[in-house]
Amino acid sequence: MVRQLAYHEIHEIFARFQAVEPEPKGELDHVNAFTLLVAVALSAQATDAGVNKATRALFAAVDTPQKMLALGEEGLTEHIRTIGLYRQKARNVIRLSQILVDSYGGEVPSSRAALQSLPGVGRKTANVVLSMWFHHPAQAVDTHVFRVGNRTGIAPGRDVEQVERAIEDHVPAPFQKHAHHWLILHGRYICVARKPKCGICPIRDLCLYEEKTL
DNA sequence: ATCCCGAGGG
DNA sequence: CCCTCTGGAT
Repeated sequence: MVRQLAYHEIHEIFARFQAVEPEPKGELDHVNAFTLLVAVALSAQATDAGVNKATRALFAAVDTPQKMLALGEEGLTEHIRTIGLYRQKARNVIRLSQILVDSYGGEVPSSRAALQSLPGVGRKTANVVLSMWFHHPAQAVDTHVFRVGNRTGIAPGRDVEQVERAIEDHVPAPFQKHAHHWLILHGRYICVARKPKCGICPIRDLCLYEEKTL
């Protein structure tokens, strides 16, 4: 496993991320907590661009669990057919909407346990909603964060929870809030999975990737 | 560990 | 063609 970078190195890395993008936002379109939850649930193994294309028309008409139930599973399936895993996702979103109406007054719950009890909502999706909407200090570790954390030495770990903890323990407090989005953006546009663009990487001199592979 | 699944990129 | 994309449930 890659070694853990030192505190001052990680501080410098995030200072550079901040200089490039001072207020990083998620790139999943949404208009409220419910549509955020649905968009994140739909984004599993899919690109944000693909999800946004499908939810643009959907969220214009459907922005509450009640309206989602009125649309129905078949109607929802038509909207999201272009997204991977669409059958399971349609079924989960309809079941989830029913639970929100039945048990949470049509609102999105703000506790991790309640969120993760919803069908199709696991640790990662719950963390995104908790941090993005409810401003809780939760670190969502997805494929990008996991890859970048391990490659660079910012947050190495064998599994998601180890990487989560490494971020909590080693990313300086002032950068915690936006760490998730900075790591996502870095992973999406520079530290890409297949062929990382080290030639244009702003943190190349601090990263452990080439040291490890060469 | 495996399944679910389509779109886009290389 | 093959791989990857802000995973979750079994």
